[in-house]
Amino acid sequence: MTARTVMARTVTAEEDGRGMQVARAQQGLRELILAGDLPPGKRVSEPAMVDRLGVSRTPVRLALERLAREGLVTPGASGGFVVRAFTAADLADGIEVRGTLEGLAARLAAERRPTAADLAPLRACVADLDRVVAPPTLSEADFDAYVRLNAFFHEELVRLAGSGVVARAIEQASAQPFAGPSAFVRLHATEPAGRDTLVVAQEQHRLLLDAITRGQGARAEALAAEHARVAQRRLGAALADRDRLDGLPGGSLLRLAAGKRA
Amino acid sequence: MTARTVMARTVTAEEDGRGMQVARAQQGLRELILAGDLPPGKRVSEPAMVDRLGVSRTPVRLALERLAREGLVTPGASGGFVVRAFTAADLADGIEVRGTLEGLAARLAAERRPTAADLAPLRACVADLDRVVAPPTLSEADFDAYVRLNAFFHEELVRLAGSGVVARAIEQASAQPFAGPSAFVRLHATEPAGRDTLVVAQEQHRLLLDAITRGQGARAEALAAEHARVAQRRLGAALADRDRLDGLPGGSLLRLAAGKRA
DNA sequence: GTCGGACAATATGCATGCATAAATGGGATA
DNA sequence: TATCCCATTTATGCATGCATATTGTCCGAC
Repeated sequence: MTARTVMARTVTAEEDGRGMQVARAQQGLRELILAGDLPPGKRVSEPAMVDRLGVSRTPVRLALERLAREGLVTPGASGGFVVRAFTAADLADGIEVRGTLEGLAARLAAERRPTAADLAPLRACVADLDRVVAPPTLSEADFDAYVRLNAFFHEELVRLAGSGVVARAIEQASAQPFAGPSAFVRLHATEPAGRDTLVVAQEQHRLLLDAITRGQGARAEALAAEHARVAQRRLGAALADRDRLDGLPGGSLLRLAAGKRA
Repeated sequence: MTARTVMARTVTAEEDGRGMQVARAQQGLRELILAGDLPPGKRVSEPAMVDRLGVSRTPVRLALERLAREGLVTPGASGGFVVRAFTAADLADGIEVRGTLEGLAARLAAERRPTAADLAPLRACVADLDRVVAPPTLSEADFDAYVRLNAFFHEELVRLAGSGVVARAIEQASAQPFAGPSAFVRLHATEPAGRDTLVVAQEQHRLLLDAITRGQGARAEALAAEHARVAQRRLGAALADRDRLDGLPGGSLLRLAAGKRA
C-alpha cells in the first residue's frame, strides 16, 4: 500500500484539487469499462480498482456511485456494483429520450422569442457547419470539426431554452452510453455515404434554427426530435456490422440478443 | 460518539440491511430539508448531520451524493453540499420535463399495441378512479385514494412503455421536488373546486387509456403532456397564496423572486 | 466606525481499520 | 464423475483518523 500511497501522492503533487481522486477514479473506471476490460455483468471489485487506479476505496466508491448515475454500472443484488450490459433497444431508447428532451428545449427556445443577439452564436455555428460539410469529400479532420461544432450546436440549443432544469435533464440523457449528440458520428468517417448523413443532419440544424428564429415551437420540437433520430439510423447501421462496433469504445457492452425497437 | 454508536447499533438491531445507514441518512436528510430545518443556500455540515442522524460521515456523504442526483442539494463551490433553492420557473420546468417524458412513454405504449391483458391493470385503475371521483363531494380519504391510484396509473403507463431506459428517465424526473405526478394534489383537498380538478385529470386518464388502446401514439403523447400541465395549474394556484404553500413540506425551498414561465 | 489580517475552529476529502456477509475453492461422499 | 458442504478467502458497508483547506471571529489599525 506504500506504493499506492506514493503513486497517489505523486499524482496529487502534479495536480491536486478538491475532488481529484474521485475524478481520477471515475475517469479510470470509465475507460476500463468502455475498453471492455471489465466485461458486462461482472462485479467491479473495489480492492482491485484500488490497485489499478492508485486511489483508495473511498473515491472508488464515490466514482462508482456517479457512474451508476451515468448508467455504466448498476447496484448489484448483494452489494457493490456490476458493469451494465446494453441491449440495442436500450441504446435506441436512450437516443429517443435525448431527442424528446431536446425537442422540449427547442420548443422552449422558440417560445421565448430569442433576440438576434441571443441567436448569434447558434447562427455562427450553423454557418461554420455549412462550411465544414460543403466539400464533396470530407477528411478525418472535417469529421472532427463536425463533431465539435455539432456538440456546440446542441449546447447552444440547451442554453437558448433558458432552463437549468431542462439543461440538467438533457445532460443526464446525453451521458447515457451512446446517447450523446455525437455518438456514432466517427463511425461513418470512413464510409463513402458518411458525408450524406452529415449533410442531412446539417439541413436539420438549419431548419431548427429557422424554426426557433420564427418562434415556431411545435415545428422546432418536431425537428429536434427527428434530428436525434439520425443517431438512431447511425445506430442501426453500426449494429449491422458488429465488427466495426467492436472497435469502438464500449462496443463490448452491447448484448445484441434482444431485438431493437426503432 | 459512544452515544451515536449505540444509537446506530440499536436501530441496526431493529432492522439491519446492506445499505441501511445510507437509506436512513438519505431519508433523514430529505425530511430535514423539506421541513425547512436546513434553509436553502445553507451548507449541509456533515458532522452536524452525524449528530442529528446517528450515522457516521460515510453514509451521510453517500446520501448527500444521492440527494444531489435528486436535486435537493447541489455541490458547493468549495466542497460539500448546499441546500438547493427553487424558483417557480424551476418547478414549472420540472413538471414540464416529466410531462414530456410521460408523453414519450405514452406514445411508446400506444405504438406497442398492447394486448387486452397488458391493459387490464390500467383499465382497472381508471375504473377505480372513476369511482373515487364520482361522489359530489370528496373526503380527505377520497383524496388519499386518488393520490394512490393516480400514482399507480403513472406507474402502469411507464410499465406499458416497456423500456427500462425510459422508466429510469421518468423516475429521475419525478424525483425532482414537486415534479411528481401527485404533487400539489393534497393542497386542494380542502378547496371547494378541488374535486373539479380531479374530475378533469381523471377525464384525461380515460382519454389516455383510450388513445393507448387504439394505438394512437401522437394523441397519447399529447394527452400525457397536457395531463402533466394540470400540475402546472395546481402549482400556479399554490403560488397564488404563499401561506398555504408554506405549510407544505418543502415550501420553504421556494424562492419566489424569479418569474414563472408557464 | 469600518476595514483588514491573523488566529482559531470547523469542514472536507482521502485513507484505512474492522466486523460481517458473500463468494470461492477444495475435499469428501454418493 | 458429479454434487454438496464446509472452510478460507475476499469484498462490502460502516466508522474513524488525519492532513489540508476553508470559514468564521476577534482584535487591532487606520
